[in-house]
Formats: sequence, C-alpha cells, structure tokens
Amino acid sequence: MENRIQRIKEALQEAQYKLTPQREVTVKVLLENERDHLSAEDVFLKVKDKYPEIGLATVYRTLELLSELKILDKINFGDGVSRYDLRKEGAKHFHHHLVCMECGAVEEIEEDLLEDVEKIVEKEYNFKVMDHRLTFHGICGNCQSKKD
Amino acid sequence: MENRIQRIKEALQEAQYKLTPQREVTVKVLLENERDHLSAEDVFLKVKDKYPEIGLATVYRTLELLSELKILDKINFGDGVSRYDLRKEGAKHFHHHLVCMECGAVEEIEEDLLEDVEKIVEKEYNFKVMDHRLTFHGICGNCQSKKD
DNA sequence: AGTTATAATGTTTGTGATTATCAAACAAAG
DNA sequence: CTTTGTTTGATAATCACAAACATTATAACT
Repeated sequence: MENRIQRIKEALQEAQYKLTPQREVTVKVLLENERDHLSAEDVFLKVKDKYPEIGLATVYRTLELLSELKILDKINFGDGVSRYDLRKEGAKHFHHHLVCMECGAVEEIEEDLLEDVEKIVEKEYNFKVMDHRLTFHGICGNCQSKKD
Repeated sequence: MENRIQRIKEALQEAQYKLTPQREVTVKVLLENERDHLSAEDVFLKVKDKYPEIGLATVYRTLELLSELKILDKINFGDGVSRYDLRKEGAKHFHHHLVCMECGAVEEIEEDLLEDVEKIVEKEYNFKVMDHRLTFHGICGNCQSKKD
C-alpha cells in the first residue's frame, strides 16, 4: 500500500503536482475501498473521518486530478452519480463491469476479453483504440438463484 | 419514415400509451437526427422549432418513456448529459460507439462483436447478460491522417 | 352533446451533483 | 522576510433532471 502511494506521489510530481495531506488521505481511502465503486460523496464522507477539516471541493478536485492523470477512472452506471475506480497498476485498459439489474451489485472483470474485438475495430473502422469501456447489464448469480 | 413512426405508435399502444402530437414530433426529431446522439436539451430545441408550445418536461417524459420501451437507448459519454439513441429495429442489443478523443466525433458500430465475450461472461461469472454497453475511446481515421 | 374518468401536458419549483469563486493558508524561491 | 504561485475550504452558482400540480385533451359512457 505504501508503495502504491509512493508511485502515485511520483506520478503527481511528474505532472508538477504535490501530494498534499488532503490528497494523500483521499488516495488512501480509494486504496482501502478499491473494490467498491465510490461516488464523490462516498469518498468525501470516508475522507472526513480521517481528516475532518477537509472540504468537499477539495475531494472533487482531487478526484478530477487523479482522473486526468489516469490513476483513477471515472465511471457512470446511469444512476446520476459519477463513480471512481482505481486503475490497476500497469493496466493499459479500463476493466469491465457486470451490473446486476436486480440488486445493483457491481462485479469487476480483470480479463481483457476485447483483444480480438479491438483488432477488428482498428482494421475495419480505421480507428486507433486507446481505451474502452464495457459494461454488461443483467442478472447476477445471486439474484438468479433467488428467482427459482 | 412513416413506417417507423407507425411501428413506434404500435409499440406505445401495446403498452397502453398514446402517440400524442407532442410525442410524434419528438419521435420525428429523433428519426431525423438518427446518427446524432442528441441530449435532452438538443431534442427539446429541435422539437420546439416544430411545436413551439411544447414544454421541456414533456420532452424529458417522452424520452424516458421511449427508453423504457427500448425504442431509445439512453447513453452517457461522460460529459454530464444523457444522450439518446434510437435502437435499430429488431436489434436485441445496444450498438457500440467509437468516440474520438481528438475531435469528439462519435461513430456507431452495428455489428454485435460481443457474442463470444458474452458467452464467457455467462459461463465464467455466472452472470445472465441482458444488455451491454461498449465504447471505444481513441483516434478516428480523420484525426489520424491529420497528424501525419 | 354532456358527464365523468383517465392520461398527458406545460409551468413552475425543487433537488442533488458538480463547478466556480475567492479569500485565506501554505509552500517554494529569491 | 518577501514575493509568487499553489492548494485549500466555505460558499454561492449552475445545470440537468425530477416532482408537483393545476390545466387541458382524450376516451368511454350515458
């Protein structure tokens, strides 16, 4: 964990930004909740526990900054809130999501799965793919068994 | 075009809704701008040209209704606005998009391309896929050639 | 046609997430 | 220490969208 903070610090500095205490706390919260897709509000509340003086705007600014630096991915599952997801270290691509239409649970898929599709897109549509977002909507295993 | 309006009318009636003049104008605007990923505001302005008395809320309601009936797909490219996209007739799935990071152009892909991926997801993750959203971010052909 | 029930509309007001503003705190450099 | 630029926190503003509600249209009866 310390390593990852260190790495993020370096990324910030490379882009002429500092890892201020506020930013560090925010990053820590993101690391500690890596699998939850937190909204800005969620992050704000969790950060506030550790650093009560922080302002909402600072959290928004930090999330925006980390997104620009591709440390975070800003996602939108269609419920009027942006959610933030740490990009895996070294991951070229955004990972995929399975959103359950019943219970709202969000599962992540680390596998790429899209290599072939991207090749087709590059060739047939002459489009240079830099990143992708793939979300499946459906019914998760849990909710499927409940229905029986 | 008249056919498609007729088909949409039937879909509405099947769900106990009427094709009111306001709804018809809204549908026409959507058909006339089928390739354009309009926001609710965009639709409202275009509808207003043809039917100045219409209220914003009616347009929102109509877009919502058509989305529920799967005539429209509501999409989100990450700029804080929802955009609306007519579903091709008979299409089970949402079509994909190529968003150019340079010029912002949005191209559509009709091909499914995800059949294999969905099979993997259903098997390995025990997730029943109902729909999907896939967007590629990258550089379109136009912008690629400009760079040379 | 007249009456009533229901659906749909338009105006206006609310709401909730995000952004902008701006003065104050802080940090770095001379 | 002084100056300059960065970052912060409080607050107000914005913006997309939803809710409320009175009004109007439509359909189904009589």
